[in-house]
Amino acid sequence: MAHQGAQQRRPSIHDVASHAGVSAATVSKVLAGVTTVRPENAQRVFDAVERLGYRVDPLASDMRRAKRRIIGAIMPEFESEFFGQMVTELEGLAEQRGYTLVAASSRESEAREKEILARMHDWRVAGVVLAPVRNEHGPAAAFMKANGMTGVLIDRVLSDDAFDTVSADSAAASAEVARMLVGKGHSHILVIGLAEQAATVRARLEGFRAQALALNPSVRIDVITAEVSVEPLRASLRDYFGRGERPTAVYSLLLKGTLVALSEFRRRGWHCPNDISLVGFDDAEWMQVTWPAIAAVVQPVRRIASEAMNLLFRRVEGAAGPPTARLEPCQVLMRESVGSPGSGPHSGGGDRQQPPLS
Amino acid sequence: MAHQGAQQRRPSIHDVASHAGVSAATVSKVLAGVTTVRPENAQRVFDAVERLGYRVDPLASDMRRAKRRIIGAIMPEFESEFFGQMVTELEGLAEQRGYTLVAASSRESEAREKEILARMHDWRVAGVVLAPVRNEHGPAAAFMKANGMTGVLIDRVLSDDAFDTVSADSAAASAEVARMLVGKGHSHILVIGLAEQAATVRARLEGFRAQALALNPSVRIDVITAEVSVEPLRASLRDYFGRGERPTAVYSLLLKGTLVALSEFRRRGWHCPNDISLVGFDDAEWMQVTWPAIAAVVQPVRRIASEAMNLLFRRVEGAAGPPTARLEPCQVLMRESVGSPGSGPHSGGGDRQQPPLS
DNA sequence: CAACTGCGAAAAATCGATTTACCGTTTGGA
DNA sequence: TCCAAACGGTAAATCGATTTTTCGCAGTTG
Repeated sequence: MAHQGAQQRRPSIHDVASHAGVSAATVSKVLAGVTTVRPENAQRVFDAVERLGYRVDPLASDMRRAKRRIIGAIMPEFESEFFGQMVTELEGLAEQRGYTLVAASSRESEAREKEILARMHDWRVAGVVLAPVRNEHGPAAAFMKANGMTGVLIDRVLSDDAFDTVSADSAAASAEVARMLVGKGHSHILVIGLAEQAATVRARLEGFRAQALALNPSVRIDVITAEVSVEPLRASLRDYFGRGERPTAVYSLLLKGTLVALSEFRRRGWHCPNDISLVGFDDAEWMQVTWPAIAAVVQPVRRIASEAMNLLFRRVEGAAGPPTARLEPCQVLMRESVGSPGSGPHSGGGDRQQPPLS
Repeated sequence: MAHQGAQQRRPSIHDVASHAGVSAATVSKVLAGVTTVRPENAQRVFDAVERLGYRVDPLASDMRRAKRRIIGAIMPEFESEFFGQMVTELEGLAEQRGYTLVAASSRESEAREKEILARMHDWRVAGVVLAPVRNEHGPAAAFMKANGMTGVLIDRVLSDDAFDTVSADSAAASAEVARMLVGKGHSHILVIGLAEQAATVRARLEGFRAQALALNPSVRIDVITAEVSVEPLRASLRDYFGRGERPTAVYSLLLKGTLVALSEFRRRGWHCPNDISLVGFDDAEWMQVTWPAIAAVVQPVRRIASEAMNLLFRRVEGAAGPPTARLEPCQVLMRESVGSPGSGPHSGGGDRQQPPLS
């Protein structure tokens, strides 16, 4: 803190008015760009603004309007690259339109999600971008509906009867993963996920299963899911492998699952892709620098963010009409963690792929 | 958007007042817990609040006070685990005190940092937690000083003559890394970093160098830094290895450097820890599930956050006195990426460590 | 019986903007 | 010549709270 009290009160619009010798209303008009002000008066206002270093107080300016120039963003967490990028994008887009983004983390709790939403309602935000913890049918969306709030649902949603939704096309991406794995000859595949996020996880699972079975009706697909946290998932996975199950590939429906799978592999001394292949939903920066690089589904963060903001502002500006449900295409990055079953030396040395020196 | 217009105007304090048959001032007092209100009137106010579902408008409530119950947080980015966790922590701590946290990303730009700060000043935030892009001497801190803002500087800072600072004890942690590496017998170590973040990077470098030389005066320490982005760092590193330099260990002073080092290792087909050892500043979730697990310095995020908030609110409440500079201790996690030089099979197979099955 | 003391509550001022209503002057057309 | 519209601007209302001031009514005191 600057302990020498440079705390001079900030100049208000009235200070500018008296310095310029006009009324506050005139100052307001000049700054709003109204043209029915005499040029000399406008100039004096600009001079006074300059001299005093005046800046509009956005909160005071918002007091009168029903919707303030604030957009709320509620994410399940901030720690992952995906939501971090999402917040960064949303912030920039809101800013471009002269709005401030207020982001909050629901910390994967539906109760907290609703509380945050209530607080944002108190703030009279113009709109909310909600990435629900679970899906579009949670208490938060119900609250928004009940209070006539404007909002867009993203990520863990499919479609809704009240709000526009934007999410990655999980089903299509999963189908592509299925094509890759089955195409490489995998016929026993384990899929892992967390079931709470019903909306997307189910889409991913079904998209994968349908495509895999279409390509090879005799493919065996095992599924392990846990309800809330990853630890039960880890336990189930450990138990599954402990029973002697040996799928040739694992498809993780979410980032945390990919981490769990990797740590279980290393616990057992299995190596990708020789002992088992791995593909995960959600990409991360580290996945391309590890040994092996991890194949992943990349979500179109920027497109989801910009599409969500477009839809949101359309509604903020009063657009009516039935809600739309958007699915943005993903990119599947094939990397070294995927191989053909039984092609590499099994559980032994010499497993490294040595890329040529440039 | 709920297209059936459930947009009923929210009840104001006057609605509550008229429903309760008292004045708005009385309602305000009751809700503020003033005791000089007749119990029966207080009860009628509570009833009206309940019936109408009234909640205070925090913005209107803040209008009269000079400092609003808002805390600003400015981070260089949101994409990394470190800053993601930091924002999550800060948000919770602000909330506990009845404040709203407004977070913004400077996107590693000092110009943007200052703009955001100006906007937060417009908002009349009570205080700011600033994680500067570079160090405590940037334009943002100067702006805060010039405008008498209350704030705390964190992370990439050492100490300041105007603001309290809180950061990880980079020097001590680096010294411990030096003890580990030199203790394992490494005598040619490469340190990589980005020089722009002068404050912490220099502390880390000097802490490391001093300790390493104290333990082994003949140790060779090479340093590669780049100015702004990681790509020049990657180029320099590539060039360095290309010249035939073969340190036995690399210490990266920041997370992005760790990624660059890893990707260069894999480009050349080198393997940790047999071909080269690696330690990085900043831990990440994935580092313990890769092969090998990456040794890292863990920053005490929670402690930094809570200490910063404590100091900040002390100043917000008017505490005077000279600024304090806090250093919070780090934890160094030794993992498989660090070995003794020349102990493993060099550049060959069989490099995996197989942990026993439980 | 007038003046004084308290108490509880209402009225009014305040915060910093925007917006509406209104008021003189010009200017224009009929 | 006279009324009306256009112009340029100001005072006041407004937004939703908090805080200060005032007020009315009891009950005491001199």
